[in-house]
Amino acid sequence: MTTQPVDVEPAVESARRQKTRERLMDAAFDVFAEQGVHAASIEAVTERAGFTRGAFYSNFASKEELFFALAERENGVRLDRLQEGIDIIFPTLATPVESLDIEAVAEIVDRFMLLQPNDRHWCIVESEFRTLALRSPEVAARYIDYETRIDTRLARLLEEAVGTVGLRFTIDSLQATRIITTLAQQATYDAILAGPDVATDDLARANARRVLPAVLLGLTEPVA
Amino acid sequence: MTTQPVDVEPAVESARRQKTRERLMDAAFDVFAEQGVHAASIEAVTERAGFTRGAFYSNFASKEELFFALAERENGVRLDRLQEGIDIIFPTLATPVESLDIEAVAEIVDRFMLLQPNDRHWCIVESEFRTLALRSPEVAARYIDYETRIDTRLARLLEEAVGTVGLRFTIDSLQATRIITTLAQQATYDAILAGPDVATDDLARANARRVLPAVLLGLTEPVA
DNA sequence: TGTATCGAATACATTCGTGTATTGGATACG
DNA sequence: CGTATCCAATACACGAATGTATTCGATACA
Repeated sequence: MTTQPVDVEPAVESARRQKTRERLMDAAFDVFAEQGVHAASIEAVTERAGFTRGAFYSNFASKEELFFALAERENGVRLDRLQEGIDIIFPTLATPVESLDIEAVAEIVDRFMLLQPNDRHWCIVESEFRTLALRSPEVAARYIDYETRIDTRLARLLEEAVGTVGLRFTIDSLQATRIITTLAQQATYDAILAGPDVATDDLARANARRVLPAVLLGLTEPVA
Repeated sequence: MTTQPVDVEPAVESARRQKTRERLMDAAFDVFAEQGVHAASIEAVTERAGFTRGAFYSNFASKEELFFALAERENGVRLDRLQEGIDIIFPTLATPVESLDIEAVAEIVDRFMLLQPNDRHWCIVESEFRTLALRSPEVAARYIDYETRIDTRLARLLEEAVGTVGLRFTIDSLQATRIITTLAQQATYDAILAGPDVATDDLARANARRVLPAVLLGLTEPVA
């Protein structure tokens, strides 16, 4: 028996391959957002990316796999952004606020909304992601995983942020965070639903600023 | 010139026709929930209803029309249920609560969750409805319309409900209502996402009971 | 420069859904 | 009864998307 040359796949994918995958994900991001994951044909995605279907089939096993790769990537981007956020939010907040009024809280909210510019496309894709998750336990597992990673990190940030203005949560901070993110998301939805003519990001922030401070105040108390 | 027999369509559709439409909507409800509006073929819907595609094409112009007819119907059902809710919620609540603590508020929350048993199917279809609305201004218009009708009525109910336990909202009651419904919906999503093995409705209520009272209290104050 | 390999393009067969045009059977009505 | 009407069933033609099997070209490497 001779030593058999094992078909080991290269530890690191060729640069070319990786680039193609990225371009396909970029295209998929747009097309999925515009047409929906199911409605989007593989051809539409590859065409948008400047390829033919051949490129897709030699890089992904299925549309599902492409979708999850995309979700994974985008979630990573947002996790990273959150990490950077630490450096952005706190230096300025640290200047202690005088009165613990609603304005101080509104300021926090505003920072966080700026930190997560929930670009239209991601918001739509994520919304579909959740809908798909409601239908399929497998999808749900991934959805929950992503959401948990984000919210866990965000919870630490938020806890610290309210602390710097002299407040603390009256309920579990992860709970509180999930309430906040849910409402922030809703604010973004409302902005998108308002139509394509409005400045979505600005409106989303305005919506959030109108709703969230009251809630945040309701969920916190002055630290003794 | 003789009087021409005008081809006027019967003011009231034939009973047979109406029945077929209802059965198609019933089937569509299930199939849309299970597979998604786009993934669901017309054939799948008609087959589930015990028809062939001929029945569909002689009753609806498109899948979209069927979807909107379904949404209209289901929204009506839920509006009616809300109306009845008045008689269900208040008689018992009216017995004034002694202490304005979180328990009294939790009781209100529980009543409202029972009032809107957001059955799994409707919850999923509504979630997809919203996702579709994010993509299309036409769909958005309908979505907002439905949502507004529900929330407006609900706001009146809620305002009265918190009043009966000696509270009043510190922000606009419609605003507050939308916060509550958003979080209640989230509680239901979480329950569905938990998997098919759990009692969705019970878990949804438990989730809501854990989250909503704190928020509701945060948005109200004792009436002077 | 020649050759091997990798990855995208292409060609093809097949499946699936759609919509229309027509038929057939039931019900209402004279 | 017989006939007209209505509505769902059926048959058919078409287009769209899929996945595979193969080819072609570029890059890497001897």
